[in-house]
Amino acid sequence: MSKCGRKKYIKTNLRQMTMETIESQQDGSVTDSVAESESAHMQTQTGQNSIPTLAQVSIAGSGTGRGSPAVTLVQLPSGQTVHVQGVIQTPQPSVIQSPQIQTVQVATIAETDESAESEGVIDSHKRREILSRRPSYRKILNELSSDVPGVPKIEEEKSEEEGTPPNIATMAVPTSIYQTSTGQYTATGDMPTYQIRAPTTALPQGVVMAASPGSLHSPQQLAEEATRKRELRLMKNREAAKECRRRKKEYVKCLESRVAVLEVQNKKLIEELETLKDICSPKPD
DNA sequence: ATAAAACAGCGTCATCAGTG
DNA sequence: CACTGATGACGCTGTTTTAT
Repeated sequence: MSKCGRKKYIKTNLRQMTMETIESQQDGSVTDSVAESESAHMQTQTGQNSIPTLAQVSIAGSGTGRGSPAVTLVQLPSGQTVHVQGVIQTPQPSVIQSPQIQTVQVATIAETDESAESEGVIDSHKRREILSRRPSYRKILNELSSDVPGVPKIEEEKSEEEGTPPNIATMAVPTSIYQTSTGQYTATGDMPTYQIRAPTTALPQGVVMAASPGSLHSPQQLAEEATRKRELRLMKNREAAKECRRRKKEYVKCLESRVAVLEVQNKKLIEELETLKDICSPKPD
């Protein structure tokens, strides 16, 4: 596989990797490499879930609110009930709820797609179905933030871009837009610094938004207008892509921290179970 | 030291979904 | 329905890590 091809493979499977992380979380056995790298300092305990049932354990709703430790009722074999303050918490809305749904969708579509592959025909529409997007990261995290206090909320506007007008179209960019020879630009400081690629007519001296189609007469003017619109669209999309990637990174970080939290919870639960086992098991005399 | 692999980030295009 | 923002995919470049 070529370098680019490999990278494409990785990128294309980013969502799938996230799904695997999600499914692992639901199993309670988190072994995702991302989680390992993120919480390598933690002691991950897996493979200890095959513990024989010695007593009936039920979670008594303490009614103390979300996230507070519940009281675990342990029904001993003798019929005696023991109240144990446990670490079991009320189920929290998961970071991965929406993607979970998406997982089902993808899996289902992938199944149906096999027939299409057998026919050897995958049109672009089906491809889009397969690659159906998840809800936006902003939506996912904002929904979470309304439920879970610990989840950071994605700001509508970037904090570091405070002071810069969000609407690029109305931004006065008479001489601030430059492009490199490769069409790239560099951002320094709060305001991006662009470098001119070539002396094109793309963005004239300032983005003049007042040019109505009716005022354009010559084909050259129309072409200039089209070019100007294109450059404006590209510039907006550039910024949108940056913002989207930033949100995506934030989303992934959120998932990773969630994994870390769940690992800690899992470890505590395992320890608690061991403690309960000690309590319940008959002591040899 | 250096070539190759891996990774990160960017710009662009195509497409979807929400909105007026 | 046109417009616009969001996002996946792709190709590319630069940087870092790894193997020799």
